[in-house]
Amino acid sequence: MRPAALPEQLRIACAQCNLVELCLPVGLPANDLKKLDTLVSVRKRVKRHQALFESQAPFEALYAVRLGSFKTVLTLTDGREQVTGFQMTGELLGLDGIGSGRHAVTAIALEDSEVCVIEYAQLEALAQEIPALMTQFHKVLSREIVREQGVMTLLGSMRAEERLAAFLLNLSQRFATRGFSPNQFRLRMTREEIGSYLGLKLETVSRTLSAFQEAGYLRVDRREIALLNREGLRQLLYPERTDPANATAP
Amino acid sequence: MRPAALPEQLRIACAQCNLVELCLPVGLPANDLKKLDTLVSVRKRVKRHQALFESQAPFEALYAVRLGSFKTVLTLTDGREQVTGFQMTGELLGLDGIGSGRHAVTAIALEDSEVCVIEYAQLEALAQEIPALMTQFHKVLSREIVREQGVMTLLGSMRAEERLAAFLLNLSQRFATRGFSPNQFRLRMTREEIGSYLGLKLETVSRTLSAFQEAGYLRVDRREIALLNREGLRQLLYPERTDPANATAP
DNA sequence: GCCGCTCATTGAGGTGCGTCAAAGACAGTC
DNA sequence: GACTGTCTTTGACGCACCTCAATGAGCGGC
Repeated sequence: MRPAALPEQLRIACAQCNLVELCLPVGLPANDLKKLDTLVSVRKRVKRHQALFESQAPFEALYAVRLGSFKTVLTLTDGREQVTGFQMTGELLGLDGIGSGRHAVTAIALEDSEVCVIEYAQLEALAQEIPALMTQFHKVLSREIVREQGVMTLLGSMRAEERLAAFLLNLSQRFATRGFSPNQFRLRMTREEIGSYLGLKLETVSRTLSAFQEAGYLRVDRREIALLNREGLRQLLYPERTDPANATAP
Repeated sequence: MRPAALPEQLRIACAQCNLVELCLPVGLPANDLKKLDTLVSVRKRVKRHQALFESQAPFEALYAVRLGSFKTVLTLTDGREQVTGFQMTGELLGLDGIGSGRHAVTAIALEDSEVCVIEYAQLEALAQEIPALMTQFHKVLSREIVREQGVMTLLGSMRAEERLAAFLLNLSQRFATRGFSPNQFRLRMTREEIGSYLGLKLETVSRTLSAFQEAGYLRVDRREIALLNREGLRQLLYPERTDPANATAP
């Protein structure tokens, strides 16, 4: 992803990092904000395909994506992999390690990336000191829980078409939040990674994208996506319901 | 579930509730423990099939299951439902509401149940006061994230047999933790609810259970389950791997 | 006691997606 | 510029699970 095309408002709030989730809504006084800036002052670069942290490794820090993007992967004993999420600018990585002191997933950079290192011990200490930060952190954790519930629903009760439509609309919205066009963007991940995330095989992802293009919902050229009919995609997810009052008329 | 057959240790730590997750590992001094007891002093009864809270309702409190069990359900606009979890004694409900101030899921009692009401504002205040409580709460939230990642893996890359085996072994372990037999227990939920949780249809759940019985892994009589060969079930999940060193020999 | 309801089991047949296979397109490397 | 490896597309076929359907078992109500 190109360097911060963030709205002015966000850039001020997150001068040092792109830690949108933690900084933005807190509205801290200058003094506390300075402490927060210190908290996220350490940077780390991660090259494409390199691991930021590995599953089972001791948990010591959270990471805020400053530049670039990541995937988190859970690997089964027999080698099968499940992508549990994609993280882009301003999103947090490492929340899975808090509970057990070890990371549950492996985080891998999808492109050359840069993160802010947030020492967890420091975050805990600061959260103790700044109530608003603690509250905000709880919200971040809870939202991750809700996001995953959404994915569970996707995996458990949606068809391939619906899964992919939901995925594309979600990506679109996240790009928009970051000041990019919601209708034209470049996928950072392969078909296989998308498939793993959505519980599909790469061939099915490819075929479904082709079908969407066929239907005029979008244009797809390798990783480049242009959404032509977002409403159409939304209707796949939230189908027109015939009014039950009419349907049940005698 | 019958009243607390919890180990002595737990019963002391959680005299007022069965709030294992929050109380147990904290090891609080008597003074703080008293405050915690106050926090969870309000009870609420919920009858079978009744909702403890509904999706979209304002979020005000967490709930610790004191007696009985619940399911959490996410409903799509077209009526399809996804069960996102089952909660038994000592587990927390309502974490999904923190992020947005509204509940994301509906919680429904699987049997006549009783919960401790934990006013969230009070919890936040107390967490600010007692660092160990805050730390522990973060762990609880993180573990829920990791649990859901496990379910995502289940839904995304496992076959029906594996999903059900994982589910049964997980239940078994949770019963064991609570002082019940890990090999003999009664399901609190219907085949349909299990299926919804595992992304399967009720017929598939029923058939797979029958197949497990046929294979000698367990006996099943309505809701009653007797595990006869847990190792066998585990092998379904973690298959014997031929040593790659041997397999790749020239 | 009988009745009505919910829940579970089992079978037969259909299908959405996985599997296997082949070929093409691009990016990086020397 | 040719080469090599990674990624993508597309087709043909098969299977795991879904769908539809019928039967039966338990359980509360009157």
